[in-house]
Amino acid sequence: MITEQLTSLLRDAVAAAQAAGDLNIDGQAYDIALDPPKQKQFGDFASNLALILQKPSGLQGREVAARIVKHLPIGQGLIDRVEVAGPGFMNFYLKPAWLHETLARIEEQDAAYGTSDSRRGEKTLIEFVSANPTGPISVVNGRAAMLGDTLANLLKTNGAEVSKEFYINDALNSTQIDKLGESLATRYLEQLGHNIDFPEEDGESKAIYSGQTCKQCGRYHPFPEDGYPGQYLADIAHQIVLEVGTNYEGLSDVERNATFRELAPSGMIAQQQRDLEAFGVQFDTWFYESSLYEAGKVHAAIDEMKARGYAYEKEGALWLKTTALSKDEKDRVLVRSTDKETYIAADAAYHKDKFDRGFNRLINIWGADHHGYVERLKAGVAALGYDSDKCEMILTQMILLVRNGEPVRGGKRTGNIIPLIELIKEVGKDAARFYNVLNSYETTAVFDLDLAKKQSSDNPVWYAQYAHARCSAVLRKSAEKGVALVPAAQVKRELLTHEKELDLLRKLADYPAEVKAAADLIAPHRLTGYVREIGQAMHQFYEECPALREDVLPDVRDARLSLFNATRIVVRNLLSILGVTALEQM
RNA sequence: GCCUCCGUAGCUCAGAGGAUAGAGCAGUUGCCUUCUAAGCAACUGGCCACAGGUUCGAUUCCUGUCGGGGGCACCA
Repeated sequence: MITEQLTSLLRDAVAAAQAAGDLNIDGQAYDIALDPPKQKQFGDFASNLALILQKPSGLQGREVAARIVKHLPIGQGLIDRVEVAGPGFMNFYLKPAWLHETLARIEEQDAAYGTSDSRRGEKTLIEFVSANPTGPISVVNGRAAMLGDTLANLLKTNGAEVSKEFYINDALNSTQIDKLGESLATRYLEQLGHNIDFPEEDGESKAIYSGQTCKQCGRYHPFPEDGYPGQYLADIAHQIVLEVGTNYEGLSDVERNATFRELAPSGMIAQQQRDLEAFGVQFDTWFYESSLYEAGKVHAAIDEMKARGYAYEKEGALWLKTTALSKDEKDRVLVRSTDKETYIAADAAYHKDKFDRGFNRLINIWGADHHGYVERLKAGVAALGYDSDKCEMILTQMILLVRNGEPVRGGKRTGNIIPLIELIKEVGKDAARFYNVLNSYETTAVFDLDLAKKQSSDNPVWYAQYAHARCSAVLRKSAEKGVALVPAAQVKRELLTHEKELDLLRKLADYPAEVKAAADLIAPHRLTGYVREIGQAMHQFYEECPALREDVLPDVRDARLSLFNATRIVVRNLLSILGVTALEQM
């Protein structure tokens, strides 16, 4: 990459300056930063190296810069000129040839343009969403789903081996599953035409029943108090009716509830799976918590913690010394006085299992409400002898849902959640995905449902897709006119001298660095901003540099078409990381 | 009380310790007989919450204050 070449030239220049006695930095170690400056008047790349070396050299920044510049190979090869500016920035102006080379490289590498092997050897497991099997995937889960999926793509693009995993809490506290089963059983009866008595809330979270019996069978079917009243269970019940008809209608309430307690979680999981696929997210593994218990791994983990001296008995329970192993503020219960293990035991065993499967980097994406749990899990991992630094927790901040300017209150138990699938149906997969990665996960975002549903140009995903479609349109038009696309390697690239052409080329040249930065900083949202910048540069180029007009010389035309093609490739590659469709036409 | 994230334009948000703090939306105004106007151009809009500190340099890092979100279980 270009920055690597410049970095090495700079390093050589510093060494040469020292050897020549121009610069004495006293053996000080230094990093070389090279960035495209915000203002293009400051050149193609700028370095603050001289400012950093002020202190060790005892010289003013501008003086340091001048002495380094003296030893740079200016005029030969890459560098056209270097200007010392401000307090001592070195601004590099490169020969246009390097930009023109980029054009050929993009076309040659095609789908591989922007990939790197900087993360080769990493085996990463990203666990995300992991919603309890008691409700549908919600809009709030969507943010984690998008972050995890895009991050996986980014890491893969940089050469890592990545696996995506969904952890199913199917060994939940049994009353939750009981309620789920009862709720589903009642919905089943409702599907068969029975009258259900749904309680009303009186504002003090007290359920009030009307007591009406069923007109069909004369029995009384109350919807369970603290059940799951969401419409999604009715959908699953409908599905069950299609499969088994009235087979469960005649059972006693107790038998029926037991039957549906078995059916409910798998029905829920299947629905979650469908919704996530509609969102374009496919997991490599759906990992069942229960499988850990079945394989005896939870008990084995607890024994191991005991053997290592990190677990102790107190007040009839078994405690983990989380305070000794992490920054946790108090020790946590591992096994309750009732002999039932807590989730910490299961999760520690789960993460041991991840390591044992050969992964050397674990990333967990959780909602910010889990933040108090970070240190506990790290303690659990450490108590089993693993490096807890290899286990990273990413906490996505909440999304505040707003509808008609009013915050939408949610919660699985109320059934008032907004299912992700609803959003997908209304705005489409692409907009739903793009919206969810529009800003940093560290920010509590306001998600305006009305705006997201609006299919208009306010929607930023359209701008990105339009950029691709416009490039495609020009290329399509040229093909219709019988103009063949000349390979970029053969085109007269040096004819691309217009300011807008060079601006666009600079943007395209930044792409590999942007992809790497987005991966390194776990910041996929950078790509949504960056694709807008490419789009902007492309539209400006389009406005000012016609390719297919009669008065354009064939060589210029071919070079411009080549630039459209390169832009198309970069935008397509970027959208593919985001999992957003690159449209041929709007 | 403790932990954590946030506070940047009217609104939603970017800003990897650098030079004159940026986008989109909203508002005002131009540009389609011309490769897609889902576009482009111009204008308007800021004590980067506040106070200290570190630094050649702080919107960015540290401390504190104020304001907002989210957590602080033998629930997950």
